[in-house]
Amino acid sequence: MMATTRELFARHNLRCTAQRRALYENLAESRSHPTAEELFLTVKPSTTRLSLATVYNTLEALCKAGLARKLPTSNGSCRYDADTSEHLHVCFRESNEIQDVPSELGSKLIEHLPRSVIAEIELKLGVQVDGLNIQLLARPSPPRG
Amino acid sequence: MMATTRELFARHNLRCTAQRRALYENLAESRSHPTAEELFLTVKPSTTRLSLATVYNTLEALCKAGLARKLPTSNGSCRYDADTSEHLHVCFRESNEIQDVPSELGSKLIEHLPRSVIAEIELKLGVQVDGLNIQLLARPSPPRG
DNA sequence: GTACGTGCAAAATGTTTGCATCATT
DNA sequence: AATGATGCAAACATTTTGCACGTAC
Repeated sequence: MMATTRELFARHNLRCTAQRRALYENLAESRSHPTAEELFLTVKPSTTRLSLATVYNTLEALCKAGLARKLPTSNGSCRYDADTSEHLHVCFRESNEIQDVPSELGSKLIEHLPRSVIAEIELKLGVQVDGLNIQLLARPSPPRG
Repeated sequence: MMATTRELFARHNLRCTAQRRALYENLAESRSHPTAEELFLTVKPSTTRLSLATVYNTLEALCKAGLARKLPTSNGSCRYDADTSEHLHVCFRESNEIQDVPSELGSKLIEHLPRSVIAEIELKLGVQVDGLNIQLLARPSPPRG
């Protein structure tokens, strides 16, 4: 069953404001991993009051609550993803846009990662690994002749 | 045999200036994947003339030539690595610092990635994958009792 | 009613740019 | 000599902050 955004927020101790709801729902439906500004521009027209600062505040709150992930890019601005499951991303080198690798493809790769090696890394480096960020750096394929 | 920086630059059509040499050699010896500013502060004292703009210009030139990699982080600033071989990174969530996973550990993981899956992703998504960025998101281990 | 979220504007941070000068090839 | 690199300062882009007001609980 699909929970309402209100319920989802309540479960994570997030106040349900009109702005947060609009931002989260738009992010969750988006396929494009928008930047804060892109999300702002998309959501703003249909929301009574919305400022860019609120977008940043909300995205940080969502990430802290585990309802979103922040994806670093090479050009300064970060992108956001409401899908917090482990999955691969394709990053386009010129545009710094990010695309999901469909899970039926990506999971073949993720499932091959030996957990024992990660445990070994944790031990040897003295760290606790609690997330994974796998990006395939790519360019669009040239048209075929 | 180890090539001199001058020879290395010549091979990549990079002019060998005092600033570039100092920056590259410091980056290559560094273990910390410094930001542009960190590198600037490290190299500046021992270099006659050096500006932050030159650091950015040089790092971009090195990346374009394939002698360095730019590593995105979640806090806006990027970090740089003169080791362009495929290897894993550990990213610390609080500090956004980046550490190498020693290759004898990381290669166990990288070698497990099935190249056929990447080829499949390229085909299905219409992209050319020409690099990989694998980050283990981590926190320092708490001291053990 | 209280604690927290919001908008606005300003500030902080990180990176890029334009241009005159200088160094490498 | 010519091409390209440098320094400086200003511009730019992204994100964060402070504070008065507003809203959810």
